[in-house]
Amino acid sequence: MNDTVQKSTQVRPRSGSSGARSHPSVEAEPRINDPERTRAEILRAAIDEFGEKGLAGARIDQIAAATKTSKRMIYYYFGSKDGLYLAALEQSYSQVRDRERQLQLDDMDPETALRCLATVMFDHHLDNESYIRIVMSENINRGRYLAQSKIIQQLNRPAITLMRTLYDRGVASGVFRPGLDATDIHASISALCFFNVSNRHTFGLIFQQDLQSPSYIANRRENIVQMVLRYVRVT
Amino acid sequence: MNDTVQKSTQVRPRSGSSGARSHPSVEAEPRINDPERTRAEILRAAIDEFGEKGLAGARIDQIAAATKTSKRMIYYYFGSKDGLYLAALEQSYSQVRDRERQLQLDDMDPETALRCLATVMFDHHLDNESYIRIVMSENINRGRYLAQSKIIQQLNRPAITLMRTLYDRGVASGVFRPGLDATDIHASISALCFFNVSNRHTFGLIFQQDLQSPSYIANRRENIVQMVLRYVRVT
DNA sequence: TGAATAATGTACCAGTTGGTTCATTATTGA
DNA sequence: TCAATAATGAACCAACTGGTACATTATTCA
Repeated sequence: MNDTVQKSTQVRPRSGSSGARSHPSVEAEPRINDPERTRAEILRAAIDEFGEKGLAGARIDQIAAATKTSKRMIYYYFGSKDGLYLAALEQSYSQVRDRERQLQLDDMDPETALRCLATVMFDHHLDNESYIRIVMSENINRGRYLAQSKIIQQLNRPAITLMRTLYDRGVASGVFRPGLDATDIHASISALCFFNVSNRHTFGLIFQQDLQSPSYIANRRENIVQMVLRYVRVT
Repeated sequence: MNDTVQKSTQVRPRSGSSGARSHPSVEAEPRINDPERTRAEILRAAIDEFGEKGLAGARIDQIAAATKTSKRMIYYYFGSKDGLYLAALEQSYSQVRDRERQLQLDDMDPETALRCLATVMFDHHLDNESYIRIVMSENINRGRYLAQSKIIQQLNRPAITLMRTLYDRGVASGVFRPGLDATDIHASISALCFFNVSNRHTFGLIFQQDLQSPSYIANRRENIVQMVLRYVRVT
């Protein structure tokens, strides 16, 4: 039936270095099944595309084109555009929280620790624009998809625990004023750091500043740290 | 009630080529041209739809359906989906700044004025979700459309002027510490107020709070005010 | 080894949607 | 008054896009 069949490839390419699969232009190498890698690659491309365009603007064909596999595989592994979007969303949160968990604040005195935490969160947001963008996009969706996630609360609880421990230590040692709420402090830091990236385009345009210049960033970071410290300090 | 009958519609020979569509000769009420109203109505519907779904997710047909006119009119007045989007964007900013300009802060002492300003901005953001959403959407677009606006800087300059005047007064009277930047203070207030609405869905979901409950709102508002005041105050 | 199953590629389709074409009616100004 | 122009409506279309049918190859395991 099909005489354009391409077989008899006895050329056995090693699967040694980084196995970059080339497209079967003339003579096809034997296919190597690697479901883990395929899945991961799709997810990575999806985070980029959804972050770039949002759920509605993202194109499945585009995501497929950014991988070495095909659109077919996206539906094979994730079922639908929505399914892929939710997976990308969870993966985004997961990555960010992973890095956050590596902080070791318990050795520092509370004020230093808080300064450190705020600084890290600031830089963290700067370095994870695609996370920021996909979260924005999910808020455009009114959290419809995140609400379907079973793991999202688990994923984020440590962030609050961290803050509460730190804050309590500060209160105990008399440098932080009592009566504040850890989640609230976390919200404030998040807001300041998130906005700095999420709204950089409109804000920069309106007030004619380059929010990406090193000097602006350094300034803004220190101002945010000050704002947080002054908020919790006694006096 | 309808005596302005349509005059006898005689058969019109389709001029020239084929495929001429003719109107049914049923009697209709005479059309009333009202370009201003049509334009305004389209714009209002567009802000809703773009705010709800973002640029990519919004549907021209949907916008048309939400008006008394037709899709044809959208293209007649705004040329394209993009054109309509930009118009909606400008209109959104315009409405918000209009309301902001009505503040009279010069009569208050600086600290009271700043407290008042932050409070108003907080409530303001709460009350203008569709503005928030369309700004979010525009940041997803990386400010591509806002950059085409000629009027947007003019529109927003007063916000900074207001802040600078207020801050300078505070410094002069010794209650605010010197060396701060008015735009930066404005950025912080914006960030805190914006995030509170823009990210309410994801944040609420993750930390299992209802960011829309009156008690949360009252608390959050006061915390933000405190944060701002403590940031600028001397000591 | 050799079915059974998992993984993958190709071509295609049907519904949606931004945008247009053709035609008509209201309004205006000289 | 009456042509010129502005405003409007309805049907239509071509391209795009999420999703599939069908076919094929790799992998696993009894």
